[in-house]
Amino acid sequence: MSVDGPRTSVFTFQSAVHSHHVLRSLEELRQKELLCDVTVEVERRSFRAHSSVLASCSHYFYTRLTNHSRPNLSVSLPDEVTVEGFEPLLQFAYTAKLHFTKENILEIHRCAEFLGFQNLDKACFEFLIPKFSDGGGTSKKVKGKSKSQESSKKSQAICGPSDQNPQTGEDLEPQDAGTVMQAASATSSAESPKDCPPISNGKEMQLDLSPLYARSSSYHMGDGQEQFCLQNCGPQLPSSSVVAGEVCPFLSTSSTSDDEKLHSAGAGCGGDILAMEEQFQKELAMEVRCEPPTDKDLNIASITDGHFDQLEGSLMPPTNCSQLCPLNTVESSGVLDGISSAPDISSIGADDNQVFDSNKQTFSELSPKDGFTERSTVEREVAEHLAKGFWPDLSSTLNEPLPLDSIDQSSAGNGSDFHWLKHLDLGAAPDDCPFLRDLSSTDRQTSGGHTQSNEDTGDSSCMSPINSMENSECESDGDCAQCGGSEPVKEVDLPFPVEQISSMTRRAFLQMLKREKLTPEQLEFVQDVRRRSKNRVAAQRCRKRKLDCIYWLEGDIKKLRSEKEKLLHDRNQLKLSLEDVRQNLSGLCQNLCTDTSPQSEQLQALARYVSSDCPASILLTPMASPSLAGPDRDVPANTFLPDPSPEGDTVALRSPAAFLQDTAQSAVTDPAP
DNA sequence: CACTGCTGTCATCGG
DNA sequence: CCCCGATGACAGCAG
Repeated sequence: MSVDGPRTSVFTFQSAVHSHHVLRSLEELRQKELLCDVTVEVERRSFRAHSSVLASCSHYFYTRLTNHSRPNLSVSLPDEVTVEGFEPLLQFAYTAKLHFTKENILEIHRCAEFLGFQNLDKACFEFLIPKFSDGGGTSKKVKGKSKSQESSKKSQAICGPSDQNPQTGEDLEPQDAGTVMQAASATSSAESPKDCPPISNGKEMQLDLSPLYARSSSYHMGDGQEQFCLQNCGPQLPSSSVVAGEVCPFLSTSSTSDDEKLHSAGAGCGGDILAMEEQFQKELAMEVRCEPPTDKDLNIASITDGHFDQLEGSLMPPTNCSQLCPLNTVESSGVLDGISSAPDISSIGADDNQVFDSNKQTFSELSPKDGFTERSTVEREVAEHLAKGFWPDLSSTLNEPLPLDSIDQSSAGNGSDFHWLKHLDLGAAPDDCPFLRDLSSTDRQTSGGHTQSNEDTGDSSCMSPINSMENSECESDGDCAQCGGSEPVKEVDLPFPVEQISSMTRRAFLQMLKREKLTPEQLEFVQDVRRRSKNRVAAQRCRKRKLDCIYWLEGDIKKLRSEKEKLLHDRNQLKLSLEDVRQNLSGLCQNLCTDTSPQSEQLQALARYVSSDCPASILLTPMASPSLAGPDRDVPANTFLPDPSPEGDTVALRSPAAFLQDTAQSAVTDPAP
């Protein structure tokens, strides 16, 4: 989807899920053996696959398959490749997920090397295999290092030979088939070995190098100089290395499978191998301790030299939004540089962990000018508009005043640039967005008392941000007409989000009313809100129907008009041909009149006929009329006249030629007196 | 400042 | 009788 922006700005929508869907469809096709054009034989086992997929993932297949154009070719792999090693690789080719165990990792590695599997970087194996073979890790080393040291060492660990792979004595021997590794990496995983991220806590390890989530769903603005990335919930830094692994929770919610959800949650990873390694050890350590990771644990591995390693969702404390949130990446810090200082956001997790502290640090490393404070208002508006396209509910909140009345003035400038994002956070259907939902809940839990409404009510744990939103809307605009008579809005605090009121079914609504002991005032407010909300939606539907109706009616009008024109054209054509026929008949008649006796009544009738307006193609005439077909008349065998009916008054269709011939014959054989 | 389009709300009707 | 959706009418707002 591209729309022309003002001036030279070009906006491009890039789907975050398209490539994922494509790959998933390919996998489905493979499972159904549809459109498979190659059979790979490994150790007498056959695997059907798509040559294009294989060729795109494997250098070996590329060279072998691109030299053959015939369909349904069969590729027999040499003995070096085993089923044990090939099958996970094939799976990887179609799912971007590599399932492996301690037992088969070596075999997979060997086969991957032989087949030249791209995206499965050597370094990943260099990292993984030692983990399985002799355990150990580098966390202790790494932890003690500064960021810059980490960076330099990391590059060595990544790019250097395997003997440099730092290992410590820490026993990291994973439990046999006891670890699940779910990791996400950026697109750059294909090119960069440092995007091999890592998390484990289950039986089988799954290394997810999906490039599918890698590409941000983004609006590229201004001939590529600036990007507005919805996946980052906001514009990206033009200068930032856009880590494609960042996935917008908005768009990734379309994923359905657990794997995908995990992926979505963890896709904000621009992993690096050290952080990966470190995290790996933490995972194992946590397993040993049989306790959930502390926020500190999570955080240390999360931010490493400009990259962010995302833990598997299952490991996260459910309310720890920061772990879910791709906005915590350094790459997206520019997006939040203004927000980070806003109490509602920055306070997330501030009570009990250091996640945001760390982020603040990284945020501060980016000056506002690196962000998009210089973004033109036009571009912002377009961005907002595009965002609204994805999240229509947003529209209702975009123009509302900020719900936060205590925004740090020092960051007000930046914050204003993200006002729409704040609305996203707090006003626009948080349930639609896992991140926002968590943000909201976390916000409620951790920043209680920061918002005015919370201060007023003292019910911070229950007060919905949407409530406060609504309140602020009215508070900031006391004579707001839309609030109309519902002044109680100011006073009513509800133990549930107002948004729920209109979205829930009636039964659930009643149950909730029953469950929550509401005051009459609250009850009235809630019912009023629900009624208005429903009516609002109904009005929108109604108007849309109207517009659709108008649209279809216009289409019908166009169609009917063209039909009318066609019919008029046909009519004109018929008129012209009728004229031709008349002229021909007239000529014939003239000839007959000169050659025979013109006194015949039949000829006069013919002349009248020719000059009449009767349709030329047909003629209704009484058959076997004594005047036209006398009993003594000799009708030629090839006459157009049908056999005379015995009844004598049959009406039949006769062509003008038949009529003419008949009349002429009659005139010759039976001259008029 | 008038006009227009959009949107929310209210009143009403019918299922 | 109540609820709900549809719809006309009206008002406010923004461009």
